[in-house]
Amino acid sequence: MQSRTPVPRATGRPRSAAADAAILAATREALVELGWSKLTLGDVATRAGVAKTTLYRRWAGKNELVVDAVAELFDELRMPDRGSLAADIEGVVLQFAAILARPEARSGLMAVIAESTRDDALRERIRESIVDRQKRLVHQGRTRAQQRGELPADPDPTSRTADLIFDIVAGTVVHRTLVSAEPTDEEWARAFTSLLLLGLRGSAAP
Amino acid sequence: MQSRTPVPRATGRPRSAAADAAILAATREALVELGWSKLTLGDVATRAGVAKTTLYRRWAGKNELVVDAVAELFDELRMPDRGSLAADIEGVVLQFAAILARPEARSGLMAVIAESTRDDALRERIRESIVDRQKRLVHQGRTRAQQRGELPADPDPTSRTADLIFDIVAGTVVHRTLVSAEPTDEEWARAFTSLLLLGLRGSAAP
DNA sequence: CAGTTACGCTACGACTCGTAGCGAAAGCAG
DNA sequence: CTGCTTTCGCTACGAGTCGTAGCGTAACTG
Repeated sequence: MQSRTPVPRATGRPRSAAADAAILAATREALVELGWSKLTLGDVATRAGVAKTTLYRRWAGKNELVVDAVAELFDELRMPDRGSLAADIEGVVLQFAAILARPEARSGLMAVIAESTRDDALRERIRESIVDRQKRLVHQGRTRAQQRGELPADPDPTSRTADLIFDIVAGTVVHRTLVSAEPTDEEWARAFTSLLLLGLRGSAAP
Repeated sequence: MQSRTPVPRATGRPRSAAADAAILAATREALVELGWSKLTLGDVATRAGVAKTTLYRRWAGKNELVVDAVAELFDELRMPDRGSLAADIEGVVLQFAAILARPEARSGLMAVIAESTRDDALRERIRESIVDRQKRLVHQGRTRAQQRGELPADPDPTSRTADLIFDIVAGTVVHRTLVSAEPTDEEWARAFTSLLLLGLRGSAAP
């Protein structure tokens, strides 16, 4: 992230780090109250107690700003060792669902993804700031499960399976939460995890 | 769909059906060229050869218009009998991916989903126009597979499993295509279908 | 024919956009 | 402390979009 600062000069007045935090927080606040389409940069600037021009000096536009504001939300994802692969996956699923339950994540994330379909640079930015950063969880869970003997050693060195798992978990939770709009509770997480695990264990011996 | 026509009166000049088609086509065209955020209703009206006021008389706003424009794209989804459950699923996955490869579907669909997070009426409209209409494919595939003996009879009368399958298939394909932005080709469809089927078959006998 | 509704067109105030110019503030090197 | 540099808040601006209103005309019905 923060590829928005072109070159941190050694001289001159430094950029206020507090302003950065205030702007991103104000962006999330505005996303909650107004949603994506009615969010204006002028409004965000006012909420943050910052001049509109300051905002434009740091971000190219609405898209880039919201990506940074939303990316921070996903950094709280953790995968504590719960003893079994099933429990680990369930834990992450529920955490992910909890983040998606927050309105600033819901409208912000989907909106920037929509915009990224016409903007390759934006998509790359989303990938760096959000997607790839969380893919670590998949590797972490698999490594742990292999050490426990729950999963065979990875037969695929290109990690295509890891990408598939990530798409399934993230995609399914997002769809359940945002499109189907039904509760992503523990019962659902168990059913989903169970189905996924059966698929994973079986895929080792075709 | 077309809940936009409040009451079709018997008298007076009828609404031009050709205008409807022209407007929806123009909306998709504008989505391709401009994307969601830069799409203006004035531009759509010009492309369709229609006055801007006519457009506002039929749709409440950008959201509703794009939902209708995008919903038509998904009506072409079919599930011909390919002989096995695996082949049926693969076929639908590839068809779905083909639709999502079209830029008007990509940017339009995600954008209205993003807006729907702050607009319950819009979410309900998306559900009616797009989601529930395509859920038929899941039931169709399961019924066929049960007749072939590939799957046990549905132990769950509330069709929670069907909902889960739908979320997994639609969510995963969307995530793969729009977020991961990697090819949703036959090889990937095979791997995904294989994993899903192993989970489905196993979930009958835990 | 009269009655009713949809249509195209024009015009409007309100709002947002992104940028430019200004003087003041906050650092750093000498 | 004194210049030097960069950021900051503020104001103002033309351009573009929004959604609506008003008007005369077109299309269809009984």
